[in-house]
Amino acid sequence: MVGLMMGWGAGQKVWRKGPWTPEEDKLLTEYVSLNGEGRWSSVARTAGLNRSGKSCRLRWVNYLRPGLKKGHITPQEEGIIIELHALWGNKWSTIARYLPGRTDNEIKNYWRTHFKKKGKPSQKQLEKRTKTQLLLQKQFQQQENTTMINNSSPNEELLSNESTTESTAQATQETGSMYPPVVDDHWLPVMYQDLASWCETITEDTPWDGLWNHDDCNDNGNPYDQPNGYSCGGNNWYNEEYIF
DNA sequence: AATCACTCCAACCGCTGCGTT
DNA sequence: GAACGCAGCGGTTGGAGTGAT
Repeated sequence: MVGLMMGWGAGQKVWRKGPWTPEEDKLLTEYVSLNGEGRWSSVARTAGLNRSGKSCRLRWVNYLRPGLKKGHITPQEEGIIIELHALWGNKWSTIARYLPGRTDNEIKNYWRTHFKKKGKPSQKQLEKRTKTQLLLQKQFQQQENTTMINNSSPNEELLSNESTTESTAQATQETGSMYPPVVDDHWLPVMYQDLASWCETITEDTPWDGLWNHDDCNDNGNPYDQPNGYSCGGNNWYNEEYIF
């Protein structure tokens, strides 16, 4: 599969396309370990790769980069994705910063597969969705009552943010139901209950390492050495402040 | 066993933003 | 300020794998 690729200083050169071979991966890895990330357009010239800089960058970022997590998205990660998507919409790279080891591409793929359902849902799906919507509405009403008593509404604060309102509306449109999206409903009501307060604590500029440290859990998700204020879930340390 | 539907994943494409000249 | 090139981002596509019918 070879085609004409323009851009990134490519000129009329015909770049190789399609799946990467182990040899190409090795060349790219060696190049980056020697020269560091960046200057992708020069990779083709200096690394002996017949690939566009764009392709090289993508391969490195999404597959070869050290520290990438392989395997399924954990429920915790899923929760984070939903929360952050409600905040920022399809800003996958921004969301990815809060999921160490996960790439924007991975998150984007996951979202599309699980939450952006196409076409009409089946009768079963509709029934399940209705049930969960009722549950969520109930929880929402309960929270409204509580916040009215406290005379301050985190939800109002949250919704007063223009981008949040927009992205939530967008997400609602995409999923075809109220937000957060209804998939497996066992944990969503709990999360939704805490959405406002949790979202208040983070911003787009909040560094992910403020949320958790991902290097201190073993393969079973058990702690090597639990830091103060952190709990272990899946393969991550979670700052207890942010656990739903 | 065959077919279909769905999920997962890698990769490409086009667009945008930013820095440099 | 305009033009250009590079880097990054988000949308989309297509193939492989898998489970259900």
